Amino acid sequence: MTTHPPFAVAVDLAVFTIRDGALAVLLVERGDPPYAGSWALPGGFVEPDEDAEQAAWRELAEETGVERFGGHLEQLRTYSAPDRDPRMRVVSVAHVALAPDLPDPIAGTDAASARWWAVDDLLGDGPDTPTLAFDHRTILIDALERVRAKLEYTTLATEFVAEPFTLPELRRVYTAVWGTPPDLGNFRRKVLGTEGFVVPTDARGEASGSGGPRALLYRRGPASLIQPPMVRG
Amino acid sequence: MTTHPPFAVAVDLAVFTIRDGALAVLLVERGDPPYAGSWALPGGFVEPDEDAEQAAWRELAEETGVERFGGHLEQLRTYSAPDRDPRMRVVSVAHVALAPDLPDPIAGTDAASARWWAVDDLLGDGPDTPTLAFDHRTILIDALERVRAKLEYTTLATEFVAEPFTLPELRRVYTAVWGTPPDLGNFRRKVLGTEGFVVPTDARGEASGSGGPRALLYRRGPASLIQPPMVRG
DNA sequence: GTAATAGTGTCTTTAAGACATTATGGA
DNA sequence: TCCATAATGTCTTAAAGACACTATTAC
Repeated sequence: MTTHPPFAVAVDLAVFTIRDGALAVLLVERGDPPYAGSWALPGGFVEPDEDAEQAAWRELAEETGVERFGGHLEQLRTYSAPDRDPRMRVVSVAHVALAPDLPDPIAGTDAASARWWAVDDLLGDGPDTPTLAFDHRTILIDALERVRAKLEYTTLATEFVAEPFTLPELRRVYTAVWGTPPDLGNFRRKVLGTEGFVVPTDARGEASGSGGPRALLYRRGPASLIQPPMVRG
Repeated sequence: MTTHPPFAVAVDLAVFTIRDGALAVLLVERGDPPYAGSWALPGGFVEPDEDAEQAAWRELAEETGVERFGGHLEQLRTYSAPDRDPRMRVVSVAHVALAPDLPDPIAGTDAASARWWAVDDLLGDGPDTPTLAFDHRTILIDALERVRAKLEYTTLATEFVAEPFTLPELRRVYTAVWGTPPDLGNFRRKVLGTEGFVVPTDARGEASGSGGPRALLYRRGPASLIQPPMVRG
């Protein structure tokens, strides 16, 4: 006879943005055991009347304090090691979200505090590198690889910038996520040559701090795939 | 206060193989309600001491009757709509498996019977098209798209053939999965030009039924990615 | 002016598309 | 010998890589 032992089902979120030219992820500091004082990905339990994606959207609004979150959210994968939570059997459906630079987050009810962390400061192995709670380091690594891969063959990079945006801004997204700047001319050729990636406006942005021409402003186009893909340097 | 209502956690499997030159998937006929008499993806509940992947491997062995399953298995995504199972709240972590042509399956304990179905016979909309149980049609469509996409940028096609294999056999895998044959010469150039995709042996296979030269035999190489990808016709 | 950044142009190289051609073996 | 199929070769086209160059604005 088949058994179906009870599990708790949670969602965890890797919310990425670009801060100061670097890829950053939202973490919350845990107030209660286990891992009290450690940093963790925001998340929470799935309620009886919602699916995992709805739970992820709800947690995203709660943790970031943003009512109408404009960005992108997708399921990453499910983490189900029997001992991943020492309290009980918890299966977590992890999600990835992308957002343009958001205001500093308001701590949610569960979290002692919440802040953006530069991804590079989390994945090093120095003494200052914080240890993430549960299996969240693994989730973060998987989420990062998902975002890096998706910038190659989708137009998701535009979810990291607020409209309207300039091509240099968009290029800085790729630079931050991939760790190396795509060639300027080839990047422009690819973005402008991919129909529906961006649509031009006739306005120009502010000149950057140290002078130079004012870049043309664009909005997101209807295309979601880049074909053939943009390749990582 | 946070609640964590109990869920059942299951795995479902989309097991693909190539039968008679067509992509086929393993289905089981349900013996008990709900959906008694309908066809469903094989699957079962995750046990307290295993993670979802282990549960998937276990179910795969049980349902196919194959002890040492040689193929590939990976997580697809998690399906969690509150009403996806009318009996209770079940969250399913779906997996995709690829196998070389297997013997006809032995029915597992839960299934009245099990057989391979040509995918084309399941996804049409004719009167003979069976209705799949639960949300398994959605899972199957997602799984199929995963397999189609992965043949582009990974060497997974070799998981559909038994070693040693010929390049025409491998090409028939692409033909079956993509629905259209890749150009013969270009396909050979790509496979042989991708280091580590296949490694040659000095043996040749049987001549095909209607005569012709005997094709060289190959084994799987160490490479797992094809870069740049092979593109779908 | 100079420095910094936005934007354009071009030559080279890589790899795919679209074939034609040759080779092998059974009926 | 004829047919089917394995294998190779080649010309064309698409797109990326690697630059050099021009244009605009703050200081």
